[in-house]
Amino acid sequence: RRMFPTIRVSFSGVDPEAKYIVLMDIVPVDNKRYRYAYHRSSWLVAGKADPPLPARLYVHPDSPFTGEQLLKQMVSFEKVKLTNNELDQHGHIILNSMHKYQPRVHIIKKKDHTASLLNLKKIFPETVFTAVTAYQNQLITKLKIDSNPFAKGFRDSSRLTDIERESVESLIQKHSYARSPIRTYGGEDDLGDDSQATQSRGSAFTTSDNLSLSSWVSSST
Amino acid sequence: RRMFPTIRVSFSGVDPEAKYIVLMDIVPVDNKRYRYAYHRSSWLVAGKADPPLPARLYVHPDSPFTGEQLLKQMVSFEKVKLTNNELDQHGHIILNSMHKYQPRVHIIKKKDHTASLLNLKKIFPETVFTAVTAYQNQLITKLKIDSNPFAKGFRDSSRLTDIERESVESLIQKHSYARSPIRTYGGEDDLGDDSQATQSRGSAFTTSDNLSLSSWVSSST
DNA sequence: TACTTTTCACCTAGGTGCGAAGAT
DNA sequence: ATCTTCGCACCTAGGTGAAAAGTA
Repeated sequence: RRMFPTIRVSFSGVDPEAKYIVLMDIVPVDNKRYRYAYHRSSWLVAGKADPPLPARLYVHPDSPFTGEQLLKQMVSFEKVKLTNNELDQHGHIILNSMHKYQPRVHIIKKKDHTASLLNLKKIFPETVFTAVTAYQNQLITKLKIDSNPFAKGFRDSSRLTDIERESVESLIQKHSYARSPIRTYGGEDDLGDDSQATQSRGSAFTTSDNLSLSSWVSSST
Repeated sequence: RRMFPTIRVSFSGVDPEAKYIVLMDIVPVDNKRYRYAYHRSSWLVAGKADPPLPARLYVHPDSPFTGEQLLKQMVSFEKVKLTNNELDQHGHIILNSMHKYQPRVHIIKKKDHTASLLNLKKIFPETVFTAVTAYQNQLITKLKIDSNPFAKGFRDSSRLTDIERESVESLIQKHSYARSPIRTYGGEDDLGDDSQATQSRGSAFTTSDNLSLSSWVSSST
C-alpha cells in the first residue's frame, strides 16, 4: 500500500541546465525488532531484526528532471508503495513489519557524454517510522483518518481535538528519542546540511501489500 | 473530453540508443463545414470552414522515449483531450465542431550536443473523423457505448448485432470516400510508407470540453 | 431547426480503515 | 496472545452518454 503521509522535497543549488534522477529508498534504522506496549503507549525492543529483505529503489516516475524543474516544483513521493511480501512482483519497496526504518532521498546528476554519476543522499530524521500491518495506537489511526482524503469515510466527528494533537506530538517525540542516536544502520555515508535537498513536508506512515503496515513520525513544518 | 477510440502506434527502424519525442497534432482535412443528413445517414458539405483555431500539439507524456522503449512498447494516446473552447487553458487540442480532421503522429529524434532535430510525420488516413458536440448517428453511439469501458452503464442488451457491425463498416466507408482525395489541407509534407510509424490501432472518435464532440472512423486492425 | 451547454446517474480505477478469520 | 490476511463498505478522482435547457 501507499506510504502516507507523503514525503515531499524541494531542491536548491542544482544546475538548471543539467538532468537529474531523483529516487527514494528506505533503510533499517537499527538491527532490532519491536513490539508495542499498549499500557505505556511506546515501542519496546523485542529482539534482533528479522533477516534483511531485498533492497529496492523507488525512482521517481517524473525522472529525469531538468534542474530547472527541480528549482520550480516540489517533488512528491505520493505513489511510493510498501509491502511486506518478499516475493513482490510489483517493484514495491519491501519492509519487515515491526521494524524501524529511515526513508532517504537521492539525487543523481546525469553527466553528459559519460556514464559517471554524482549521487547525493539526504535523510530527514523526522521521517523515521515503524512498519506495521495494523495500527498499534488509536491516536495514529485518528491522525491518519483525519489527514488522508481516502479515509474520509471514517471521519465520524472524530476529527482530532487540540488535546489529541498535543498527544500525537508527544508520541512522535517518544518515537524519535527511542531510536538509535546518530548513525544509519548499514554504515553508508550521509550528507550534511550542505545537501541539495533542503525541505521536507509530511512524513512516512506506511502500509503494505494486502495488509496494512503503518507507524508514525513527525509532520514537522 | 478524451479522444476515443484511442490511437495507438508502434515503431520500427529507430535507433535503440537515441532519444525521441513523440507527439500528436490534429489538422483540418479540408476547408469545409459539414452537416449531417439523417435521412441519408451521411455528411454533406454545409459551406466554408469556420475561422481556424489556435493549433496545439499533444506531446506524449512519456516523452522522451529511448529508441529501445519504442521498439518494445506500443505508444498509446489515450489521454489526448479535445475541446471546442478556443480560450481553453488546459492545453487541450482545440477543434471546430462539424469540421473534418486528420490526427497526425510525429516522432522527433533528439540529436546529442546540438539543438537540431529530425522530425518525421505519419498519417493514418483511417483515423480521419468529424468533430461533433452530439452524436449524429445512433449506430456510432452504440459502437462507442459498446467499446468504451466508461460507458458500460448504457449497455442494456444494446450490444451491437452482426448486422449493425456491417452497417458501421458501411458508414465508415461512406465517411472515408466523402473526404477530399489525397492531400492534407494545409499543404504540409507527409511521409510515405517508409515512415517509422508503422502501425495504428483504433481511431479517432472524439469529444470536447464541457460538451461532447464526436465523429467516426475506422477501427482498422 | 440545428446545434451547444449543463447537469447528472452510472460507470472505471483505485486508496482508506474495519473487522472477521487465519496463522503461529 | 500477537500479529497477518482477506473481503468489504466507503471514499477520491475522473470518464461515459442521456436529457433538459440554452442559443441563435
